[in-house]
Amino acid sequence: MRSCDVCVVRNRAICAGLSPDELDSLNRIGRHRNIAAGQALIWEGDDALLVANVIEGVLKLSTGTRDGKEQIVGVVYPSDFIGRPFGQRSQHSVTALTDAHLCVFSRNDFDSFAREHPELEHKLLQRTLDELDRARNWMVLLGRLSAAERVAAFLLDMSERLGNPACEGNAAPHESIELPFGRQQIADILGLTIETVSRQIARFKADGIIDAPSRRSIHIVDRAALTARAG
Amino acid sequence: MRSCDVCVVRNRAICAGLSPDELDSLNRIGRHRNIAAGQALIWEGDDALLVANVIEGVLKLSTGTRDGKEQIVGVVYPSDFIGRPFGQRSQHSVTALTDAHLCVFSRNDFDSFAREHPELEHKLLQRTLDELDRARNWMVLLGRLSAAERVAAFLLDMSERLGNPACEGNAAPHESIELPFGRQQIADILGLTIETVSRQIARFKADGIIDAPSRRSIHIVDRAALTARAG
DNA sequence: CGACACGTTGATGTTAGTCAACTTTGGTGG
DNA sequence: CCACCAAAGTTGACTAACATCAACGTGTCG
Repeated sequence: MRSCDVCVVRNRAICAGLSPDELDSLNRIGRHRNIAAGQALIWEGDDALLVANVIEGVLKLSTGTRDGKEQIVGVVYPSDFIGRPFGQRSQHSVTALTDAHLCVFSRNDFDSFAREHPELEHKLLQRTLDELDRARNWMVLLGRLSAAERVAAFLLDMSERLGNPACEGNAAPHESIELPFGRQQIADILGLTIETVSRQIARFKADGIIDAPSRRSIHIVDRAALTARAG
Repeated sequence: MRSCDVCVVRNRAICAGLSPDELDSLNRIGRHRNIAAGQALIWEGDDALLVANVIEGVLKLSTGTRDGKEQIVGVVYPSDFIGRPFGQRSQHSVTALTDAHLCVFSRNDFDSFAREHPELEHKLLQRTLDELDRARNWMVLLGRLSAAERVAAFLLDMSERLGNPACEGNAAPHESIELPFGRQQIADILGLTIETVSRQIARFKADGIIDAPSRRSIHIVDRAALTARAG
């Protein structure tokens, strides 16, 4: 088992700022786990038995409707936190979109540890507040934007998020993005159908705003125009 | 100025569980403030200068789109917390829907106080996690449900929330609800237009599922049927 | 090389939005 | 107390946007 000492995301994850002693105790209650693309870690409605830190890979948080549609309510990247501490039920499924490597804790163990380490709870609070802001901004997109606006906003959001990769302090948005999503998943994030997403991307491409050299790669040619179309 | 000692929401707000001494220090940095229905407390994009506890009244959190539409991203009731601690910007406006009474803190003062009182940060974390779950569930509604499903889900949600009034331990949902919203605000919560909301309510009424004796009151006649239509 | 999943494109249908007229409600002042 | 008015809500006719259904590429992996 790898220890926190060598953890690649340790400086950005909630464990940042813990003392060597504390890191050691945390290390004792956590275990590493690999999870293959497409595999679920937590199912909607499950008892919330575990929480985790993402070390590598991308995962989605999603909920299904009674009639079989799906909505992705969150996407999780390396150093992000997964799960519902201090709660009984998980409200959504967690599924790996790529092969992923996690640092997993039993929720009970983690809860106790967190309660004894205010610094960690503080980090978790900041993260949760950020996620809440993000979720609320996404509610505006889902409630009020047109299909074209949603796709444009999505591409811009991705260029920011994927442009901040792992350990680098690189905060600049990237013009070239390699999406960890297929079309169906983009549709599930944006509350659209796969066909509508496809058509909007085709349109932006035809208008010379973006280029889409392969299924999952996007190049932003005219960021200003894309921003203008993002509502 | 009223002190925390007599605060009606003190047992349910984040201040619950603080020692008399702590409550006293908190009281010293907070001040009470009344705010009239329709008045804004915080504007979208503002520097996050203050946070508050709701003592009485209902407020909305909302964001506008470039083209003038509005999406309500949260509704806040007595004992709920308002504002963005540990952050520079407020991502959405806060506006009173009814006359409201708040306990307001400067964000800086509150941040410092919170960092020194892990118990309070823990309460805030739990609340924020709950709000995040709620926001994510709402994303499913906005992304995937039909107009009829949204209105039905909204009415059920309201019957639960308003059925848990102030100090009473009353957890049962109420069949009679007095909405703190007009039709436009319901539309802004559900990502619909006022006409669509009106038509759906008329339909439920015609189908004998609900009764709407006055503009802002709803009586749920057939909860099972309403649930069935909520997706 | 072929099969299958993934993606694109086109034709058509449905839902909710838009525009406009009309009705109800609740508050105000005569 | 009632009449009137503005604001809020309702209803109908029409339209636009997106979903649905269906056929047709394309790239990836055995």
